[in-house]
Amino acid sequence: MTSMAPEERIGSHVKRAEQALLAAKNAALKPAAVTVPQYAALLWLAEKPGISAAALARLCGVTPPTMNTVLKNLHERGLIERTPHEWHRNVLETRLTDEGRAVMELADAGAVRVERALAAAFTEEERAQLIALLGRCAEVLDAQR
Amino acid sequence: MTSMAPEERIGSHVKRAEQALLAAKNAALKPAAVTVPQYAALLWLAEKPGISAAALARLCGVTPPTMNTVLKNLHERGLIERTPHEWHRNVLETRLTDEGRAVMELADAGAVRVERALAAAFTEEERAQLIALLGRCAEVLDAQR
DNA sequence: GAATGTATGTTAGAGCTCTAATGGATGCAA
DNA sequence: TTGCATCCATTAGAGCTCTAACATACATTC
Repeated sequence: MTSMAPEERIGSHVKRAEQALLAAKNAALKPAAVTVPQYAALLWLAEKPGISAAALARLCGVTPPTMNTVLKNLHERGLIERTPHEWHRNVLETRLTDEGRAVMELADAGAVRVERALAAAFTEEERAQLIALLGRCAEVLDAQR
Repeated sequence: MTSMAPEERIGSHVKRAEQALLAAKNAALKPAAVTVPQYAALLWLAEKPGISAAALARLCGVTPPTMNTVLKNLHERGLIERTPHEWHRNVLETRLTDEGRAVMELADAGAVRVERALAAAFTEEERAQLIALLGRCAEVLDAQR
């Protein structure tokens, strides 16, 4: 006896969309040679220079150790710099380097292209509906936990 | 100049819903001590005993090396067994063990509970709408690539 | 001043994920 | 029979992700 068919599970469809999104963004980010999480971090760093890694992790929706991994790779590539905070000695301020900004802008062009193509597939009403329904998903699922 | 606000990006909302889904399922799967990908593999294995790893990978929407990793962990826990195919000597037939079936059923109970709670947050019409909109997302994004 | 609380950063370990490359086996066609 | 195409399996390497644990620094409170 099958408990619940995959096509009936809303989660299956969410996962599929997310997978397609990740694949499309990854392809679009290829010219900039960054991953999706790296791009997300670079984008927030451009908007909030000097932010702490923990705060950046919250913005990106990942845990601090995860962000640590991402930042480590960005640092090794010279796209960011990390300097100790003036009086909060335990805090590292993270900033884009010039090259980091350039890479971010290249990556952003690709990412926005994907988002625009995605948005173009919906009417304004449908887009609002989709966002509202997805929001309710997240809300219900977070409450479940 | 900001290229596109995060809240305007449909992708942001898809990602958020997927993250919440993953977290909720992970919590629901804790009693069975399996991960979401492991559960997905077990569920398909129950329905298609003796399936090859590559075919299972396709069903689960991952690559063969990824499925290899998942199966390796399941095998080490004794939840599956892999035997050479009768004449296709290069093919390994994968099946649930008795313990694997028991774990799958325990995991399934948790997963279905999450799916039911999720479905309960929507009317039948909304559910159909959400699935249709997500389907269009996947379609457009796959075409992008 | 000392204890508590909160926030940050980091390491360790397990697991998933991909691309790329390699090796083996089968089946079909020239 | 030989060669080609196809499928399966696996390894290597890079990267993301989480939980758990620990260390540090600052702030508040007693």
